Amino acid sequence: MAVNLTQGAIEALFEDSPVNNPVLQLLNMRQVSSASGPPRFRLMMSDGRHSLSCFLLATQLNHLQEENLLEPHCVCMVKKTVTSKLPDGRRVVIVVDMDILQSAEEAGGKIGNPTPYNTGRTSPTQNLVSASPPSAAVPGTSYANNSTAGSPTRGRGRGFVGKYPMKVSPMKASPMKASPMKASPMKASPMKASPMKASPMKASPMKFSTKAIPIANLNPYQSKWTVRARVTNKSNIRTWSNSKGEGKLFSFEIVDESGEIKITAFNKEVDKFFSLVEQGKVYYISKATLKVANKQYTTLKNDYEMTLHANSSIVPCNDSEGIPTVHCDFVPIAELENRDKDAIIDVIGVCKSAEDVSRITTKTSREVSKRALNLIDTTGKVVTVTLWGEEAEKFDGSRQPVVAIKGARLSDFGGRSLSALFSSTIMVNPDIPEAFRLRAWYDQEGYALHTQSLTETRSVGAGGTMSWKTLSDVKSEHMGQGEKADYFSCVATVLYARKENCLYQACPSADCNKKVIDQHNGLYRCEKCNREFPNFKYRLLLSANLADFGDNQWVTCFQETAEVLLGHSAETLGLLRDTNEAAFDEVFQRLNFTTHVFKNRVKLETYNDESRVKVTVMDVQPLDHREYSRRLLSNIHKLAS
DNA sequence: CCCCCCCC
Repeated sequence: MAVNLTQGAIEALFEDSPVNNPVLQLLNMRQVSSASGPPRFRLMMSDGRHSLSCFLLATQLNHLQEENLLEPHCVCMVKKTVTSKLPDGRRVVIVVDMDILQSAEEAGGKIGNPTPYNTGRTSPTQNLVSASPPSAAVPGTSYANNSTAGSPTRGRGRGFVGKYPMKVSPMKASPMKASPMKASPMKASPMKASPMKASPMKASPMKFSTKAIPIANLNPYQSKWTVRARVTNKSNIRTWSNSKGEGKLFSFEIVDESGEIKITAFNKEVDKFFSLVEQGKVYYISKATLKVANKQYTTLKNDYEMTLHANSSIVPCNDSEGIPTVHCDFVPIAELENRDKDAIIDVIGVCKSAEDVSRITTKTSREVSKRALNLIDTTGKVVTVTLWGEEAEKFDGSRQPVVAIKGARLSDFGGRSLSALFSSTIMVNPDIPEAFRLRAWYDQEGYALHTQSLTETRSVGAGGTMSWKTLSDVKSEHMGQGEKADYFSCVATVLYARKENCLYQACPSADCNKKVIDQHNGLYRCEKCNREFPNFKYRLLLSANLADFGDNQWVTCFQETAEVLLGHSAETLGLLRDTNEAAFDEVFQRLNFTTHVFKNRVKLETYNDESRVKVTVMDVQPLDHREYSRRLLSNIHKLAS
């Protein structure tokens, strides 16, 4: 059978111009290195006039490769693509839905005489193929979720597919449609991979010519209705056992243009509908019980929720026209500082590091797995996000994947941190432009950044919140006068730092910083180690006077923070003081009138019946003026409201 | 009819 390639489609796809189901010929395919997960394939496609190699096969189409359908010269209808532009200008066209119209054998060789499409860059064939670093362009892949054929009981269906169904759903290649497949009865159909196969195909959408009503119009007093909606969040199957009985259930959420609602299936309905209902897909749903939603357990904007019963009907719908996809409103990590505690937010970042999974016991004596990830984004800020249960167990952070989380809860632990909820969707290396951008940014520059975490879990702010204070707040709020120390952050200017006695001779043992006694015989004695040494190390103990617009405060900086402020190591400073006093003085002069962000510990200390509040600097960071402005603005807004 | 969102 002769096919015509869609001439001009290469240009259209590359330029992201509209083109309807173009027919292209595959010229070449190669596997590209991917950070983790399943392999990724790059395709060189031709429209007969031009060829271009910056096509990337979405992982849900990897089955085409596995079934050996992607032989060079096969002819494909490209039904859905997502174009992503990288910061350096390179483009990737991700093929998310595609049918094979002719096998390589049927096509019988290269069609036309295509020339490499000039992408306006030096070497089109180099686009993405060999550009260094190749990994920058490929965020790796989403890992399997229970929407895919994999293992329906693992995970909670939190895969990317469900959340960006319009962009990636292979379901658009619905077997219900008059498929080009029919023209060419290929033996190994890509449809094989489609879970639709098992669904009630006979239930034609025509049957539902009665119009679907908006979700927002649903109420318990009306029983004849059908909604047409997209599944956005499907849970695992869960069992329960309590005084009222036991059973199993799963739940999911659906969305249409008018709103959203939660649907729960119990027992028999679990068996009936669990595998049919897939995240991201659109269904006709009718005959379910509506009841008033318990707002305590849901953040969905609907007063009602649904329970499926024996007569409930769920039928796949291959027309998703007008049904919104769920989108993420990613909040830049630096911006989390200005968001309220308990806010539900979407976040995306590179998983710079991750804890090992661990088991903890909750207050109610339940055991649960947890794993904390540190995510960084282009704001250069890091935030810790905790995953729970199975999400924690299966997470693999070893290749620093891009992680996107929809619906995480902001907590004020350690300053600011995030926690995944049961309703959160965790996406690893999703095929979305944000992820590609982040991957490229991180691999090129982000990895080397001196970062600052919004979540301080170490000495600073441990157990408490790190709130912003002015120096006069510290006094007026009697901070540090309770049982435990208080912690605060402030922006302040160094008015003066005492150079006298800022250095002391300390025990040279690695873990001992005790001041040594000069024996004046070339030996230095450490009382703590009960040893004499021929040497010592210099340590810093710096007193500084900090000021802001309203007050000033003497503070103490130990080694690390003093080194940051003075810009030299204790060792260098010791050497300088002993050899070049003018240079030593200048270090202190330079420090004066510099402004920083300080994190401090404040505690009432008593010596000889005399009590005074002692402020110790735990951390010094450069002042980020933009961030400072944001914070000031946010405070002004708070005062104004 | 579930309803767990936890720990430092």
